[in-house]
Amino acid sequence: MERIPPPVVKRFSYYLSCVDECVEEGKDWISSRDIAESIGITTSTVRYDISFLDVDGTRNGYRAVTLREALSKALGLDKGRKVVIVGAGNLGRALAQHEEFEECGFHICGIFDIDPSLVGKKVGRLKVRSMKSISAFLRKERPDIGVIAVPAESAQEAADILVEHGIGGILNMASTHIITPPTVPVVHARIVASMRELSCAIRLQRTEES
Amino acid sequence: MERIPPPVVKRFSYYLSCVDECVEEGKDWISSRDIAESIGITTSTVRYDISFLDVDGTRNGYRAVTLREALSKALGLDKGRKVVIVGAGNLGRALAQHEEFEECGFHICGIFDIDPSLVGKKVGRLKVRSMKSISAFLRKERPDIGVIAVPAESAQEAADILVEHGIGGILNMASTHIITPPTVPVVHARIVASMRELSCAIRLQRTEES
DNA sequence: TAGATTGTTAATCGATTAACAATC
DNA sequence: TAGATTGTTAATCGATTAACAATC
Repeated sequence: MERIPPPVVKRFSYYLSCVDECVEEGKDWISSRDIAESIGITTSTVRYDISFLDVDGTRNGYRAVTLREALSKALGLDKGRKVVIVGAGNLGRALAQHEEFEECGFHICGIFDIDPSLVGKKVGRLKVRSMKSISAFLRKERPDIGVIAVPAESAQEAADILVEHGIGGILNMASTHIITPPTVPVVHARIVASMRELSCAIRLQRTEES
Repeated sequence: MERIPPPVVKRFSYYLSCVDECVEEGKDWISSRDIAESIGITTSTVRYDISFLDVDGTRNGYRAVTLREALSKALGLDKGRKVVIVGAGNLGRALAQHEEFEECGFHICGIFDIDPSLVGKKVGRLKVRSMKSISAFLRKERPDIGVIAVPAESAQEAADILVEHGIGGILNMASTHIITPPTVPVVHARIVASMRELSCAIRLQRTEES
């Protein structure tokens, strides 16, 4: 399959959510216009993006289930993904219980923490495990994705352990930058950065108003 | 102040984290190279970005405290930001207790939920308030940013209430797209989308390997 | 001074979009 | 058929970067 430009991959994810909704509503067909309007982009962009998929449109638009399947496959979601969470603090526990993950095919298979007082605690259907046991766990379970939800100062260390045991990719919820070999993709969630972006936009908005 | 391109604003946030660290370490000077290496971009980009600020570099680079102040001001963080959280589920409660927010100047002033069984519960130093009281609260406290941490199906409704009471901007943690007037900026956190991006990157990586 | 770093711009690169022929 | 929508490409737009003179 052809290399897909990063911005297209990002949008695929939004398209998938949009198409999912349409399928649930029982719509058989979905047009570039439907998608474009629901995410606020142009129909050109939608058609350009979909041209990366092996999908044929008709005068009615695209067949919803076909498009959903193609998007899902392009995103590597056709066989489900196993996820492990490192860090059982507030954020780690919240993510472990985030129902949307399961709904979207991300199966959380374990949550770990270094703090002995958290080990053994129930988090949803899981129990917090000790970091001492993570190596054996990773070797056995071979999760695809590791979510880092530890304090900034331990984030790189957590990433190193995951990489060492062949993790496929990392979602970094910590605010620090982490480094991995080029074969291990990382996505930085950057919640604080999002808040700062907002703050900047608000500032500009308010200086414009006055 | 000149309009700053969105990708530059994003990077400003990373620069600020990086410069913050340097200041804490007691470094007086920081060069475009220091910043570039720590986030993995080119020195050209860093210098181009900094040219949007009112900061002068020297042969030693930039004075760390000056740069920090300029970045902070550009991001509208110079006077702190009041934040309200809508939704006291797992994610909302985790965010309310996320210490990093306070450290970065985001002051959480209230958390709300519609579920009576959650109202009154302690979340860190706050108590969950009823959605019935949010209007009065917003009128009185006038927070800058609203964080939406409710289920997807209620996200738009929550946004509407915030907008109606003059919120400055919205961080949407729900997975659905929300619509606001052009004067109210929204940043979508899109955690599921991040996981899907990773999934796609992993798929490409693995097809390359084999 | 010599050396390091900035500030700036032209060139490059990549993403988005308008436009319209092709299609069903 | 007539009408709606796709698929495609050339044009546009915007972001990144290399290069180097200016600076301290």
